Amino acid sequence: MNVSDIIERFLLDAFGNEPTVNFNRNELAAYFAVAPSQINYVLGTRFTPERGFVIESRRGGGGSIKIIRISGADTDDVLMRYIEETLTDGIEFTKACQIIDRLCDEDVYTETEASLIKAAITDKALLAPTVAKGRLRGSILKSVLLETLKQKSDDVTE
Amino acid sequence: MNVSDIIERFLLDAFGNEPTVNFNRNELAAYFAVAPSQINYVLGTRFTPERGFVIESRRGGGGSIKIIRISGADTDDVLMRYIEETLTDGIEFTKACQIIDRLCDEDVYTETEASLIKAAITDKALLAPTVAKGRLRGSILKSVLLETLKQKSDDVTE
DNA sequence: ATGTTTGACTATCTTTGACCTTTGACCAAA
DNA sequence: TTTGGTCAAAGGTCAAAGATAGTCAAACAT
Repeated sequence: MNVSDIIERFLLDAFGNEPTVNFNRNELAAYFAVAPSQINYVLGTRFTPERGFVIESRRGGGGSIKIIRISGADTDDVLMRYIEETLTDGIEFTKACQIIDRLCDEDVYTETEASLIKAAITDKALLAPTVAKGRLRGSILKSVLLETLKQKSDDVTE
Repeated sequence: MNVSDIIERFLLDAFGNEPTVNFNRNELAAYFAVAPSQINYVLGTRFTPERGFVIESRRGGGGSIKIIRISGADTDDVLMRYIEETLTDGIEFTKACQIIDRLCDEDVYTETEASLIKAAITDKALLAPTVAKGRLRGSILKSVLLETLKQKSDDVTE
């Protein structure tokens, strides 16, 4: 078994029943006697959105890394599928609106939230060459959907 | 947790129900055993106009620093002013967050809405050359704030 | 081939210290 | 009593050093 797997196991154990794990990159790297960047490797290959995790971090003095586990209920699967789709090639405004409206129907978003998200991804707001807008919109929508997943499991903690 | 955060907490607690806090820079620095200029760092990064604070100070013998919490201002005016600002040159993610947090404090946004807006304008979500990100972010934020203004007027009308 | 491990380089946030400006107290000369 | 000088006691600024985390490509292992 390689070190990355061991670190993964260690972090998974560290969750216990909590929805998040906090740690210091350098400390953890020193504990396992590996390069600090290996921690990033473990996070990047094992604690991905696809596997149900979101990462937050802070640099500078007193910095730290937080792993948030996003729960795996039904609506979450739906969200995950949407995220996969938007990941690929970008998305048209109309299509994006359909996704948002759908989530609104499912009570994932309020009407206000839906309007705000749409406002953030209109063609007008996206100062970019036309060719790039689709991909940019996809990226923004993905970020928003991931945030939503995070909240659904993390709102108690913060 | 780092010292700047601790000092921030301390000062926030010091408000109590008063709208202002008064203190002596050197005394406060000595209390936390930090360089006096670190007090300025905390003020400059945490007690900003974006977060609804104004700083006043007096130099010379018996000098002091006063933090004033601005509240109850006409929210539409605040919104409009921010829109003008973001119009001009674009905006850093950190500053944008301060604005959003402020509006959250003023109950213009719920915490959920605030998080969603932030997610839409993180550096990560903004697939664009670094130089262009600030202006793109400004444009998106403007679009979102305008949508908010629109909703507020709709509410009154209906 | 593919996945792992490392280290050099980068980005960001914090902390400190050296140097600068402003103010009030005190005092002497007019 | 007024005027202006001197000085020490604040606070302000800014850039360097320190403390973290992120990225990426090369070396390594399987």
